[in-house]
Amino acid sequence: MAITRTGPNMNVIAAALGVSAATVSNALSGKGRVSPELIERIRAKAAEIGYVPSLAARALRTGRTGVLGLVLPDIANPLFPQIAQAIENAASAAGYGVLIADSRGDVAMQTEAINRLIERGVDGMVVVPRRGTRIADVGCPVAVIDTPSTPGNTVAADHWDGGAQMGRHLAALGHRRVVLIGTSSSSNVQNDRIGGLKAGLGPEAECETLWIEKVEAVGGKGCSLGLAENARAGFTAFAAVSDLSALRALTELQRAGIRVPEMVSVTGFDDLVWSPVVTPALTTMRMDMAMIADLAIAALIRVIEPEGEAEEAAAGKVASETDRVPMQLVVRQSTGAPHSGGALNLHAPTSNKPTAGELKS
Amino acid sequence: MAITRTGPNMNVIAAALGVSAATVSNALSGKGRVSPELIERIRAKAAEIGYVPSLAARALRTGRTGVLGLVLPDIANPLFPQIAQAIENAASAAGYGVLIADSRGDVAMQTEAINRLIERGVDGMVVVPRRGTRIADVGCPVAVIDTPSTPGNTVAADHWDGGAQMGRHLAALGHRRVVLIGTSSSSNVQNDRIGGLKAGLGPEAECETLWIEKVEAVGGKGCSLGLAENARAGFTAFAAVSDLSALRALTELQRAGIRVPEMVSVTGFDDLVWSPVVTPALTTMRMDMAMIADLAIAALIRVIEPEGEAEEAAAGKVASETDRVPMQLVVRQSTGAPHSGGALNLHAPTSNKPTAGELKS
DNA sequence: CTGAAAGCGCTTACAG
DNA sequence: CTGAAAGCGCTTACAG
Repeated sequence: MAITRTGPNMNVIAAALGVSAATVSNALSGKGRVSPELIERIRAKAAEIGYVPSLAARALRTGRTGVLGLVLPDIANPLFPQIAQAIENAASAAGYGVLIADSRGDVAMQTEAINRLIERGVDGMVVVPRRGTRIADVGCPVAVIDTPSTPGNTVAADHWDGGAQMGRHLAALGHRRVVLIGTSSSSNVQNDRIGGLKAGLGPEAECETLWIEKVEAVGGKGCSLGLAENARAGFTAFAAVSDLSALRALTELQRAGIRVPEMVSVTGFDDLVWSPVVTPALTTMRMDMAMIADLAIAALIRVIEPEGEAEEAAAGKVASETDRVPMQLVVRQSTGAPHSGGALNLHAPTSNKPTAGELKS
Repeated sequence: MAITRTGPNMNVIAAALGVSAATVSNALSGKGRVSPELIERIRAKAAEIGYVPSLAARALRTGRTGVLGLVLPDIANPLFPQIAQAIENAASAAGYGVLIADSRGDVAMQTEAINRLIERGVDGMVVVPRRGTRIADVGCPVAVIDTPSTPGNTVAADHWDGGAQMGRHLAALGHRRVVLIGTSSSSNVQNDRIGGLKAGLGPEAECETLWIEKVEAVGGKGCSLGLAENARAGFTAFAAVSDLSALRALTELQRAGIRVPEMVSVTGFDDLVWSPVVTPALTTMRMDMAMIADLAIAALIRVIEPEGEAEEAAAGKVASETDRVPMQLVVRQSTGAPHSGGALNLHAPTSNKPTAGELKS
């Protein structure tokens, strides 16, 4: 039985022009030594008949599929869109497709997902590992995006420095007593951000770290974080280590009648889609996902595509040292000087507009 | 030059056992007529040497890649994680991989993305079309997820009915004057939701529809929506057609000192991750993404995998009639009876806890 | 500059 | 129940 292909193959071009398939291949790939006029004629014919190369055949022949895998700890993570978009972009710019795999937050499924990708013959993969996971040797190039403090990492935002920038921003506004809010104390990323925050706030600042998972272990999921009490006790800023937590803090405070930023400041991390949309808009730290993705893909390609050097040596290892991509402070309305506007000043948050100079780094 | 494969191929199994490659293939695929004992020995040997079939070779031979494409209007869309996760799940349960493609909100890029997927030889694709786009015949099976009122749609949540459910919920609480909030008046999905909302609220309700894009065209991006004025004018509920808009409404109202739900109610759509996390938690409508994904994938597979019937007739068309998947009302703290708690009742929102009976379908 | 030939790893009629 | 053979569409040394 003849397998029906959707389009014509190389042979019809070759036949139509009275040349060999090898020449067509060489002409189309550009690397062959074919006369310019012939290349032109072949190109034209290919375009004319709507030739589309068979990636499957090429893959079988070359051993490379032109597909990269993206494995994520949990697709439901709100940060996922940014990552996926950046990776998809960088990959397709480099001529690669992206196959997604979801770990659903489970370590066993992460391994399974990685295996599925390997069976599908990906040329390499970028993995955002689940907390605490070490990616074993999988026999194909892997780029890990986590945090520079994770061993085996390839590229990541400099979370610690991001925390430090935010800490300095708050310190400069005059905040000395701040509540640091994270969700999980076992997260490297979150710990790095909190470490940076403390450093940026300086030794004279009084910091209290609140892990939501611990509060909820006692109070139940979705319970009050007791932030209003903190505010009344004199804390003037709430620095969350993710926008999600910042949003929770912001709405909890607002609901308790505490005005942001007039009475207390709130900051987040990651600049999720809705961060500029809430009132007051959230001051946050943004990762340069495009750059992170570019570096990850570049690292992968460096080992996938042989350049004449000894690429075998690096197989499975994609970079020896982690690239740290700086984060960018985005100052919006949710931060101001402590008690700047007063509790009753309802309609004049004008003093908190970000100035051009504040949007730095 | 010999192409180095990572693992052993069929021939090494065949050689080790003194049988032919054809028999190995038949044994492993299960469809062949091979003796049970031989099948067992072949299976065992395959496992022993860690045989992994070459999908590229299989694809070349059968003309099917076992990969589906997922094309989205914009990966940055906050709903994307839900969709991607559901599709990835349904697809991998059916033995398919998922290749992602991002349109970045652009019609031209949507076409380009679709073409890239076709070049990669996907067996079919599910597309969430950009507003107003009709997916042309692409020569491969396509399942469209949009809204039942979109021509050519395959499967979708019943957005209109979702709106109606929400409208009835608000009407039952006693709301008669409600502001309907959407972002874009050219969105089929949003218009369906708004239509349902109006129907559910009933003819005696006074509705005012506010399109954010129009307000921003005048006031600038991120400007005030003037919701506090609406509240003071006597509107008691704000029904947004997405959680993102609901969040904007909620925080704008809170910031203006208007208490939710004591003074006004706010509702959203889609049940995004942060919806249960804000204070007060958002009442919203949830789509059954798992079911939508299952139906989309099933429709695709029905035409991809021939079952002996005339499948040619359906090529390119995946379903004749749209499957409507019901939405589910999720009642949380952001809705209550109009002015139930009074403006000054700060710490007793207990009357607004959802009861079991309210969480209906 | 161009072509003939081999082969990537699989599956599928077909013959035995 | 099992095997020999052909072929999916491409690329790559190699020879001319």
